[in-house]
Amino acid sequence: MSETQFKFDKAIWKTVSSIKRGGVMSYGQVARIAGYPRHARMVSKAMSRSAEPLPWYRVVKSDRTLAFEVGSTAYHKQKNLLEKEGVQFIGGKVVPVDSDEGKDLDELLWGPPE
DNA sequence: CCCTTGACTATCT
DNA sequence: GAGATAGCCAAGG
Repeated sequence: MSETQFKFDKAIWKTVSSIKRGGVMSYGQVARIAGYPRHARMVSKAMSRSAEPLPWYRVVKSDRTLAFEVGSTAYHKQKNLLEKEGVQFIGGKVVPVDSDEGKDLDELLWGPPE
């Protein structure tokens, strides 16, 4: 494994680990904060390569939907882990815990706007 | 070196 | 607002 790649991985891991419990971050955001703009696609690889357990499930797509195919095993696994941390799912999109307080009660009761 | 792939993103129809 | 299109960039065949 090259030196530059190790540096990249480390930066990604550090950034992912910094995501607060109950919060989420997009791939592009993680890449940017780690110091590697436009490397969104590489973030997934870096996480897969991680030896240490990482809160990979706190990383979602830019539109706040999960990156996996809906209905897939991985999709449900990630959804479970997030919900266990208090993250809600509305209309297939995640809603971080700190965001639901400002949310309209209507939407929570009536469900997702289709 | 060319081509394909992918846990992505932004923009246009 | 969903689907198509075009960028993006490292890896691997």
